[in-house]
Amino acid sequence: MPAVDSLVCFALYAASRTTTQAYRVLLDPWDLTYPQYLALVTLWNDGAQTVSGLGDALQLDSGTLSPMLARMESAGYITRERRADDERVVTVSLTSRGREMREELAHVPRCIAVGSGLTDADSARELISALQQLTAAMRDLRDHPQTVVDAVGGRTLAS
Amino acid sequence: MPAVDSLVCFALYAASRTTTQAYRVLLDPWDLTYPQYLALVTLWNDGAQTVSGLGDALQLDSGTLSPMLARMESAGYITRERRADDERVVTVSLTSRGREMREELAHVPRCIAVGSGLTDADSARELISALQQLTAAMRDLRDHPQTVVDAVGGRTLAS
DNA sequence: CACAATTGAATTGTGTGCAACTCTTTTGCC
DNA sequence: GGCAAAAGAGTTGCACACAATTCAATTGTG
Repeated sequence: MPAVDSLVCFALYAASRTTTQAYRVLLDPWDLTYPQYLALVTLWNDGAQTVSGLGDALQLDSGTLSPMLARMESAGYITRERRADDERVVTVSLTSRGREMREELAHVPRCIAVGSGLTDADSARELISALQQLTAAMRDLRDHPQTVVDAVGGRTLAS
Repeated sequence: MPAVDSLVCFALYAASRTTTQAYRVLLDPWDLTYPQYLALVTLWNDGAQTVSGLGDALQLDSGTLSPMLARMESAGYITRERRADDERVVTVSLTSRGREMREELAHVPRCIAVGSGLTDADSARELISALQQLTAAMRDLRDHPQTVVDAVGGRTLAS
C-alpha cells in the first residue's frame, strides 16, 4: 500500500480528483468543466449573481472566476455586465441557452448520485457534514497556523 | 445557503482545496507544494521510485509528474536518472537534502492531525474508508459512464 | 468638498491536472 | 534478425487555483 494512503488528506485529494474526472466524462458533450458546472448550478438555483457572490458560493476568488466566466460568456451560457449604480460590480446572468442547460443536464446529478453509491440521503448528508467540519478545521489551521505549530513543537513560521 | 452546499461533490472539492491551503501555509518556508510533499512522503517511506511508480502511488500521470519532478530536482531535493538496463525508465531518488527534510517536516503531519480535529485514529480511518469507497465508485463511473447514464435516462454519450 | 482608504474585478505569474501527442527503448512474434 | 506493438517518460496546450498586483469606482472622514 502506498505510504500516502494512510493520510486523510490524500484520500480527500484523490477522491476529489476522481470525482472531477467522472464529471468530466458527463459534461464533456457540453464543453463544460466541473467548476463551470458548479457556477451554472448556483445561477440556476439562486439567479443572477455578482462575481464576488459567486466567489462566496464556490469559495473561489476573482483570479479564478474572471477567466472562467469569460470562457462561459464566449460559450454563450452567461452574460456579464457592470451594474449601473456601482460600476465596480459585475452581474453574471444566464442567457436563455444557459437556462436551457438545466433540463439538458438534469441527468448529471442523478448519474453522480447513483454512481456514488450514496443513494440514501442520510449517508450523503453525513459525509457532507464530516467534510464541512474538516473544511472548517482546515480553514482555521490555514488562518491561525502558529497556534497549532507551537502546540506540536514545530519551527516558528515566517510572518 | 449556496445551492452547491447540498452536493457531496462540492463538499469534497471545497474540503480538498482548503486542506491544500492549510498545507501551503505549513510548507511555504520550504518552497514545497502539497503534491511535492506527497512525493517526498512516498520517497521517504518506500525509497527510490520510478516515475510511473510514483504515478501509481499518487494517481498522477507523467504530464503532471515530469515538470513537478523537474522543479524538485532543481530545488535539490531529488535526483532523476535513467536506468542502465532499461533506458525508458527514470529512477527518482532523494538527495541527502531531501532525506534531511523528513525530520524538518516532522511537525507537518502532527499539525494536520491536531488541526483536523481527527485526533482519534478510528474516526480518521473511517473517513479514509468512506473516501476510498467514493473514489472507487467515481472511477467506475468515469470508466463505464454509459451504464449509469442509461439507468437514469440521460442522452447517449459520444464515443 | 478633498482625499485617503476601501472595495470589486481583472491581470500577471507560477504550479498543478490532464488529454493528446511525440520520442525512445524494449518486447513479442514470426 | 526484422519489425510491428507496447511501454515509459517527456512535451504541448488548455483550464483551473491562488498569490500578488493593478486599476477604476466608491466610501468614509475631516
